[in-house]
Amino acid sequence: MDNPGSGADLKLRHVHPWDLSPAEARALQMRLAPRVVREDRLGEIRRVAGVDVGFEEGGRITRAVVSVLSWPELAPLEDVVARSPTRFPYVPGLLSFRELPAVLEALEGLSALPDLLFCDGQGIAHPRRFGIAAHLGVLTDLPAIGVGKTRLIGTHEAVPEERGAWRALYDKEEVIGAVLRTRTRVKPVYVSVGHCLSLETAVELVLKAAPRYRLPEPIRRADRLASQSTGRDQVLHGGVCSSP
DNA sequence: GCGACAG
DNA sequence: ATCTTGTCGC
Repeated sequence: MDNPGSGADLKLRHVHPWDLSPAEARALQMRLAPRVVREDRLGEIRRVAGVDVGFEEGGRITRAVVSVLSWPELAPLEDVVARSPTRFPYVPGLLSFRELPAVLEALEGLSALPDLLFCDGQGIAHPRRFGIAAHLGVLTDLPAIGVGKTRLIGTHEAVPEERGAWRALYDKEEVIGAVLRTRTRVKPVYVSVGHCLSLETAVELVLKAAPRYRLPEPIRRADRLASQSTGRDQVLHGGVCSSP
């Protein structure tokens, strides 16, 4: 009947409505934020996934991509693309309500769920400690890490230029994330807890996932399939969905 | 009241 | 995110 013979049956802990007003969305974030687990509760990591979203038709269509890679080799294993009408506008602090519906669809298309998620965006480095990586982690109950290219909130000291150097990201006196240099002399990324891991572990995993470029390999691949496919030229092998 | 503001 | 070309640097 439903997903006959395949699919990564997501058992969403507590499904919730997506068509909300900004005020209702903020209230929901405050209610779910306490469910984020900020300590290490990871099992063996064998497959990791990068999650990213792009837009088509001037934003009317949301295109979510989940790319699964082996760990720690980082070899491509599976890609799933999901496209659906965009229902929520971009509102700083409410990004997950705009992008997660499509992301969940893509996740459901996987042959098997990954052991860890690398999300393009913040985890708890968010006004209400519930950025997109935290939201996705809580809904799927999968370990998740937020990796933002720019800052949403928080302050921090200057980060040394060497790869591996990082400084805590603060909101008042609270540490909400890390500003990490993944490449020497290259702009740092904003790492924060998404779910089921500590900040220290998140930093360690991001460094291992980004051995050569600024962003973790899983995110780079998902990003390429989500955006670069519409604007720039795309020269890959596989078909439309699921293929390395 | 005036800025800041993930993707 | 997206609209958009070439250009400077390692």
